Amino acid sequence: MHDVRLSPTRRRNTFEVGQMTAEVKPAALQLTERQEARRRRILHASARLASRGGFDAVQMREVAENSGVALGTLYRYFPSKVHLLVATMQDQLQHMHETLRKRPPTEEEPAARVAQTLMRAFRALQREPHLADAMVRALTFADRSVSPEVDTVSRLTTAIILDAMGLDEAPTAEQLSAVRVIEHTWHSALITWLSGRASIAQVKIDIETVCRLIDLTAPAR
Amino acid sequence: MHDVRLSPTRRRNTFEVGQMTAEVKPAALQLTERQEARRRRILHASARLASRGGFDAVQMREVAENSGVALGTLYRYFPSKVHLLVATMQDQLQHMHETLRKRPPTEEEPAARVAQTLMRAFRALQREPHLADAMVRALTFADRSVSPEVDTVSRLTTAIILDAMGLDEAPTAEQLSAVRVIEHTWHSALITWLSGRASIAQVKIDIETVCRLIDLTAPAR
DNA sequence: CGTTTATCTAGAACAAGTTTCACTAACGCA
DNA sequence: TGCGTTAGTGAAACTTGTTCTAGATAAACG
Repeated sequence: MHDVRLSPTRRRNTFEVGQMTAEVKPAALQLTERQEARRRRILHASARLASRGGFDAVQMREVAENSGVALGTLYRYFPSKVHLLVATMQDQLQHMHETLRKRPPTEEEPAARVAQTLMRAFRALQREPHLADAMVRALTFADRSVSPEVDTVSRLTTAIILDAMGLDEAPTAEQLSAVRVIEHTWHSALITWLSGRASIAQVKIDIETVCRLIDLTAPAR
Repeated sequence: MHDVRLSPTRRRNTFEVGQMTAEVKPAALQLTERQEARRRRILHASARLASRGGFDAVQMREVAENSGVALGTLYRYFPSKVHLLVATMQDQLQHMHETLRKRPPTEEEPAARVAQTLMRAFRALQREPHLADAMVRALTFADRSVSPEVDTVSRLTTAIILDAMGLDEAPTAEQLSAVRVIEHTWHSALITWLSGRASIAQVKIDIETVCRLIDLTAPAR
């Protein structure tokens, strides 16, 4: 009777305040094996379609069909197309994080290390521009109903950057702000590249420029 | 026989390369008085609806109706909802630029001046959060077909920032990159605020953080 | 096991962006 | 001024995201 969703949030942009959803979401509410498999099939289909033709090519009916699941079921797992694509991004980011972890940046200085890491990530995205397009567009188009998921993506990105910095101690508030700014720049630069308004060279320069903030916010020693 | 649009571009995301649209677009191909009036009515209706309920509330049929124009005509003026909203943003930005020009920042240092200006702009947007939502979402969601228009918005923003800096001479390449990064941060921070993932205080800090790049890239004197 | 309840499926229905068409009004110009 | 061309109108059609419903399956649980 309850119509509880597998995925935690609702849709539609409203500007209500607060709401403080204090439910103690168990991170990934227990799924049966078949359900986990379904979820993976869906994400896989989503990524595959996205790789082909970007955001527009990820059509919910197609995703459902390609992953052998009814449309209603797809919506039970991911309550909107944006949710689906953001989840896809989460998935991809996790991979990337692992990959990057295996080959940590070679540079010495934190700023250079971060720039190097981001450019590496950037080159990875270049290999699947359509997929990148779909994910990033979904990410920035996401409204409040997707906040928790977008936040997860943001935390993952932050983790990647902090990893790259290779700090000895916990980051200061200032450094965290610098990291946020780097993240902003990263997303936005990606978008300008994806929409053909900036060259790769320009993205590189912007990344390097923003990474200078890291030196600037390094605690005095 | 020709079905030339009033607004210069087509829709739909394709990933064709280059294309270098070298057409010498006459900036705003001559419109008759009635046409100019229609255009204004449309933009006005768009902004009004956006102020009410953000991106979702701007429905093409409604815009058409509210501006006393047939749906097909609306599409002749603005080939998609995103085009319409980006044009709306252009319009609003122009106002803002003029307003800001009238009261230039009071701070001394370029970095502080820019931060002050952006926070002023930010407070203006706060007064119409729904409108801001609609415009910014459209802007970042825009695909290649909207590039020229998005570019115009970007140039306007750049102009505002450069104005705020109050330079004596032309900006260096380094400074331009810093400005681009500031712009990235500005958009992205706006989005995180609009989707409720960052507080106003946080946006302020991030803006101030990124503005430090201005000092960093100031030419040695 | 049998029953109860939550999930899944198939497919129709709905909403809003976009396109199309047949027609009329306005414009530009010889 | 008359006429060919472009722009605008109204309404229907089409597309794709989203919702809903009824019935079939699978899970949970006594």
